[in-house]
Amino acid sequence: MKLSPDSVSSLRRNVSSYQPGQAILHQDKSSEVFGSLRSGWAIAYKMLPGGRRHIQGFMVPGDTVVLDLLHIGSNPISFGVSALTKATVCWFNAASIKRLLQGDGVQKAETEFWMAYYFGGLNHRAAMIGHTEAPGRLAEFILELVGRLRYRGLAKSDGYEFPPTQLQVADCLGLTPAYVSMTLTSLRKRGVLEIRDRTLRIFNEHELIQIANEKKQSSRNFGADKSTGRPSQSPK
Amino acid sequence: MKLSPDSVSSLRRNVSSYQPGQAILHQDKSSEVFGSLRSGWAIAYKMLPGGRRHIQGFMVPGDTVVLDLLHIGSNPISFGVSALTKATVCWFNAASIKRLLQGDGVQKAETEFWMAYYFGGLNHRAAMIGHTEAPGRLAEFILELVGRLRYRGLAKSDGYEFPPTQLQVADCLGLTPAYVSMTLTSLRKRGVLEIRDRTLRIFNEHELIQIANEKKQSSRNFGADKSTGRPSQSPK
DNA sequence: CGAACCTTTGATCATACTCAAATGCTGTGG
DNA sequence: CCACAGCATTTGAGTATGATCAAAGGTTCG
Repeated sequence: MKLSPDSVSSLRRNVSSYQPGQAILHQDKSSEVFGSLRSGWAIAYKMLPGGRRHIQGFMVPGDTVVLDLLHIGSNPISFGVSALTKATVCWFNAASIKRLLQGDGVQKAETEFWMAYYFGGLNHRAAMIGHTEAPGRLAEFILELVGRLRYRGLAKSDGYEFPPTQLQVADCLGLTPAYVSMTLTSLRKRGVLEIRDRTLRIFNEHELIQIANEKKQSSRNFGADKSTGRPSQSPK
Repeated sequence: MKLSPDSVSSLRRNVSSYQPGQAILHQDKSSEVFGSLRSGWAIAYKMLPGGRRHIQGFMVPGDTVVLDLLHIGSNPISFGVSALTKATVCWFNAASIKRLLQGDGVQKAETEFWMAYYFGGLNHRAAMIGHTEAPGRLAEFILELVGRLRYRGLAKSDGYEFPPTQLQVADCLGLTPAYVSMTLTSLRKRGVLEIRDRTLRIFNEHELIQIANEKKQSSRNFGADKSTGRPSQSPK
């Protein structure tokens, strides 16, 4: 979410730094503050009974840390957030942001867009995990991430920075690290993409999209195609 | 969501009826209205590229049809809603509900609770699909549904009404109908639960909870257990 | 320079899918 | 009321995707 300078200056805020692995927000606690990532990457994750970890998603500079917080009031959040790389977060007071959103400004439209994106993405992720096989999930994951990196202007000349480990990707997609490695190797051999030296390079985006849309053979068909509901354009 | 009578009377609203299978809201369109299910069941579903269908969840009488709508403004919704049984929906004007929520009334707390529940459930579903095996997903699904049915006061003397078909359950959990049948049969033989004559009966809830918490063997452990983040109590 | 972690690879195994056919249920028209 | 069509459920045999376990290289960092 971007905030225009004039409105931002009127908000109480402060910036904090985090080391890799450090907790930014704790699962099952409520929070009165609302933040956006200034620099670095973070992960939103959820601990499940039995010590399993599910990674909901990766946040890149510019992303909001907990969009949910704007609307769930004092209820505890269902996941935690921690720093993936060194990161800085700019914190705002949730109540004052909410007040700002009651008007009709740009902020309102922006927030509603990201809210819709966030919801849609959550839905989409759940759907893809259930309805596609490993290469499809991986392709889908990469495409969503890259879309966000592009929108944030974080494309490098030769690709994208990609700090997550394969273990983290595995925990995000519900796969084992070994299988993530195999799937990535296969994509590299097919000339689709490559992740090396913490850098992601896409060689054949068209094929990547094809792979993401491949259905599990198990899936029955229900009428005609529909779009994914994932907003692809930026908010105006 | 419940609305207290005094505030409700001041809202413009109308009630519509739907036949089984009829669309209530269309995927990828935006909506200005906000509804709650008066009677009958509905499903929220998402069409995926290739004609696959993902069912996000089942709505029971009392549930809000599109909680998202309150916060995503004029952006299109990422899923559709259609009637599972004969159903009636009470529609409100989204804008007027939002105005109501800017105060500090009971409605605000209720809505925030359900918002948190909705978010948490979405997260949880995505996590479970990736991190548990078929019996666990099924158990989790049943428990969440039954929790809602109980809260809505929809328990029957001998169990719960259960109109979904196994095909719909399969589309919700990312399984095939054949495998859902096998898993249900196995649960019935173990004396855990039974679905017969559109009625769900739970014989051993404790074991059902155990099954829901069984981790996939693949899952590595990360520190201690945490709760699921799924709110189990009703809003005060 | 060593320790800890991450990635890769290989052999084996099981969960869940495929395809197919049989059975049961429901509603509709003769 | 019965026959039938159309779904939904069940069962079985075979298969494959992705998991397990293990061990060997690579990185990174103190």
